[in-house]
Amino acid sequence: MSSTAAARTAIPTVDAEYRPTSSKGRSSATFAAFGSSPGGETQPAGESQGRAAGTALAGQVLSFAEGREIYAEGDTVRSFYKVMHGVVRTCRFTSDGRRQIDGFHAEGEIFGLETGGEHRLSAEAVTDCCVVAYRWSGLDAFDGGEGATALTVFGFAMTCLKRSQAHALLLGRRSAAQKLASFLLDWAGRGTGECVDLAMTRQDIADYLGLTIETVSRTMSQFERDKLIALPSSRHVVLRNRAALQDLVD
Amino acid sequence: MSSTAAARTAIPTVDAEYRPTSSKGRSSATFAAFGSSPGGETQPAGESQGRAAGTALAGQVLSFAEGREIYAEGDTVRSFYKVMHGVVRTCRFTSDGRRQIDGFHAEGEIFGLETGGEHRLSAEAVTDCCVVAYRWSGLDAFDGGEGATALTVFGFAMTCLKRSQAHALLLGRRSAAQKLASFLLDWAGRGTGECVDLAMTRQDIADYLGLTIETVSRTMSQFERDKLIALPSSRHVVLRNRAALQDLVD
DNA sequence: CGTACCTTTGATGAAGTTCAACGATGGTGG
DNA sequence: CCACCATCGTTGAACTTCATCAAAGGTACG
Repeated sequence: MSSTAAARTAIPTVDAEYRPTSSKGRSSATFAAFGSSPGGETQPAGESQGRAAGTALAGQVLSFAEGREIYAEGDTVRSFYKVMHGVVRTCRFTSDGRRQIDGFHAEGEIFGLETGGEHRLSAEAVTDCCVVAYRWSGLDAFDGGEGATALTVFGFAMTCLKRSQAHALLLGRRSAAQKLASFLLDWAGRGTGECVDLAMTRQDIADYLGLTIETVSRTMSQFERDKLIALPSSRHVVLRNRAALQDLVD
Repeated sequence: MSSTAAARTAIPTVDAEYRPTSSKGRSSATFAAFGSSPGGETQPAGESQGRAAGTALAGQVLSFAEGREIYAEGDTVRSFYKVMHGVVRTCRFTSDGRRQIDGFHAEGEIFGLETGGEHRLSAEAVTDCCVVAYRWSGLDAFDGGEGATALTVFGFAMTCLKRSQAHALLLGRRSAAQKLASFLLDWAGRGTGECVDLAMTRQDIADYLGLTIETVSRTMSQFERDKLIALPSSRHVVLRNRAALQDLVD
């Protein structure tokens, strides 16, 4: 982004192989505390994540200059990352050129934790920074019989995370029409065909999308006038022009 | 919420002990697919989560009538849940009485997956519904030596999820001043003392908070006029009245 | 048939965006 | 060293969108 930064470091630099204390003893202790009482983890995020250093996780240290891309939207997910120092942002770009930042990540924080093949966000260095990349392929974390349940629960967490991130991106600087279109398409996706049965009230929808009940109602009526949807009853929506709704969202 | 619903079922009903096929064979297969390529999970969320039924997870089936509370904000986290049928919402209430809905959860979806002792959200039945509660205390998922790394990575995911949910709640229907106050307090928390060194540009902040660069700048100036902060330089913020900023947020 | 809640619609106002211009800062090159 | 340039940040004025206030249909249920 800045020519200054480019002059300092052109390409991510591999600084070192990062393999901290791989003592099983400490790992077990960590495990026990976490596993027996998942509710017991009350320390701040930074410290919690800092515990990674106490496990068998090994990673590669990389440096990035300010403004450099760490990975791009659409890249294959090979690693997740921890910030050693500096600040990283994860973001997405909308078709109208706007940028939505999912989060800033400071020292000790994890980012890029995604499943599903491709990164749905890109990551960039806000300042010159140093990160550790932990490769998924090197992880034998979920091997062994007992790992199956852990894996399942981990999958749940990742799905919840994906949904939450999508929701946050939806709420940031999008019009009422975009929010509602996105909401309808989402629920159309859960059901079958073009009919959407809304289980919730307008108030629920409003509170979910960060709008008022009046705006939801007005926007819904506008969609109907524009022949994007039909409204046989207030809770029953028929998508008449899914493509147009999709265009609103992208 | 509706007296109708209350008449049908007053109190969550324990329907059954839910223990599906606990065949290790199928569990292992699930594990292998997931563990060897975390990026390989491309099926829709519903199906992915549906696989829970193939693991050793056991849970208790509960029924709730429309409008009933499944758990409240502040309750001790003892379980996480899967929707069998119906729709559930997870939400928070702000001090001014507004409600922010974190998400709707339909059949097959997981909710209430939290760590940290207390639920930060409450969960309510949008429709009459049926959920399975999986108790953390019964989980031996993270036992065994190999589980330590899994546990660590799981902890990362939960921390990311917590942050993402907080971000989504911040973006829904809050004023520019509230968003910015929350942002500054967050960064003040990461550093020490009352001085916040912002690593990012106004544009970055705007894209994170769902505002424009002009609004961020104007709000920052207003804070300075109101003696909430001092601005020795544009990237250097000194919190002069942390309590007042905190009041804005709550 | 009446009550309560949900939904829709209209009128008005405030908050934030957009467009535009100007000031500050830092790095570059003469 | 200073002038120049690019980027970042601030401020002002007009405009848009959405929230707020108010009131009137609809629907379900007792």
